[in-house]
Amino acid sequence: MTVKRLIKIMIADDHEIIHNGLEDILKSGENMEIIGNAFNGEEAVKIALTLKPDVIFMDISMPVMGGIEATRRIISEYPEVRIIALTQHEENEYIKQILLAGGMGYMHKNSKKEDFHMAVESVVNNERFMSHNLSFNILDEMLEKGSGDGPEREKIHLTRREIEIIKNLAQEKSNQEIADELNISLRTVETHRRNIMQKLNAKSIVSVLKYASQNNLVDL
Amino acid sequence: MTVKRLIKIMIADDHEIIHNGLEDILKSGENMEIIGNAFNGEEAVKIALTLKPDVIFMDISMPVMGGIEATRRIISEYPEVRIIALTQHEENEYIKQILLAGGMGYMHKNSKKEDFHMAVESVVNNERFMSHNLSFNILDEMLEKGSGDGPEREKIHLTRREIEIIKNLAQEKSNQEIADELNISLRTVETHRRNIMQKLNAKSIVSVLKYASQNNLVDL
DNA sequence: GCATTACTACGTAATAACACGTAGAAAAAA
DNA sequence: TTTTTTCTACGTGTTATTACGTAGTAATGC
Repeated sequence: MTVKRLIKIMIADDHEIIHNGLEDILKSGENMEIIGNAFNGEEAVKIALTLKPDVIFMDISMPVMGGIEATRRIISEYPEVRIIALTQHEENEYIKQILLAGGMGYMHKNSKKEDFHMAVESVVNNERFMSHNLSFNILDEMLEKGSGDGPEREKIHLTRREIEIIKNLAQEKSNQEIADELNISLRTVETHRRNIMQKLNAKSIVSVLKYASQNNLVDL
Repeated sequence: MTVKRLIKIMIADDHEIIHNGLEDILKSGENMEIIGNAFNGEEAVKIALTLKPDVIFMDISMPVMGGIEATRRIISEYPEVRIIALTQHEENEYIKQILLAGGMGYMHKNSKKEDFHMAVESVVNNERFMSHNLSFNILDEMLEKGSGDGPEREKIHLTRREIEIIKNLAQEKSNQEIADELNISLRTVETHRRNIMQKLNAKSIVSVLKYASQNNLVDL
């Protein structure tokens, strides 16, 4: 029973430094080995389906294809894999999405070595793993609303254009400046802005910015 | 002349994974050694002034005290140090600020190994180092305004009341609500707000919020 | 004591943002 | 093809913010 099988791990993140760091952390666990590294979502899908790792650490925001989409695709073809999302902040919305996409857990990048080890052990034992207590909130929320894993989820959805508007807002631009930038009318920008505020239930521009920074739309 | 002195490096970042990764990357450069690790700005100041590293990699957003403020404090007591900002994205505004605070350069966290080595070599040779071409814009902008590298840096000072106003602003309160909260006139709040905007050279509330979150006045 | 800074507050005016309704054209999904 | 979503845009009106000038009082520093 003590004949431990090596756990094959793959890392998907667009930061080399994360690969280095995580490899360092994981190889101190004796029964783990890194068998693959991907630097964007597309690569992640390809490598994952080829090398069939046991566990994947998956960054959420990557170029070409994001971690959520990559998770979806990998899970659909290779559902036995255990995917753990790697997050920078408490990107509540994203975490939910990656769990819905089939992820088994979520890890803060600022977690300690022991946490990473524990996370790997957990997911290979078919348990979900979430950094810190935030997990409860999320899971509770998910259980409350939809019935577990249902399809209906009244989550905030911003359109591409709306996100673009927010990004411009975060650059201290006025509505007029944004209109000029995007070559649309001032009134259109106002409309978008109004819709955004409504969707986010925002009292002022402030909560729009909060939302944006929490969801990594902008860097404050 | 080839008797290379070891370059003493310190890392300040709230992510353990970054410490691991960066250590890994840097120790592959033979003349570099990591002599200290800090996980927030306050710690960074303390450790830097104690261990006197040659180079510090400094994350911008850290708990307790941000990297910009930490840079300011370290430089003021130990100006010989070379501080390189570590950034996640292209946080233009922040980069400017950390350069103004006395930083010698700025590095993307997703830079390659060679870039990190080059960055260290550059700054110890008293050259500035910036990831990719973005550098030009920033430097040009800075040169236009201030005169290069002087020691006197008119740093922004906000009064207690002004900070209080900002904290309230960040809670999505209107001027009127803030006035009620603090039991002062609406006009007074307006005046404070105007002064804040002037001091921060802010075009809109957005950069006030940026400043506030950078300096850990508020949590966005 | 004197100078400086911080906090308070008003007046007047211009401008930007927000509220609410409406609606056509284009694109995407069913 | 039909339906739905997204993006576009106008009208009208209200409210909040910003701009600029001014200024008294209290606290702090020298």
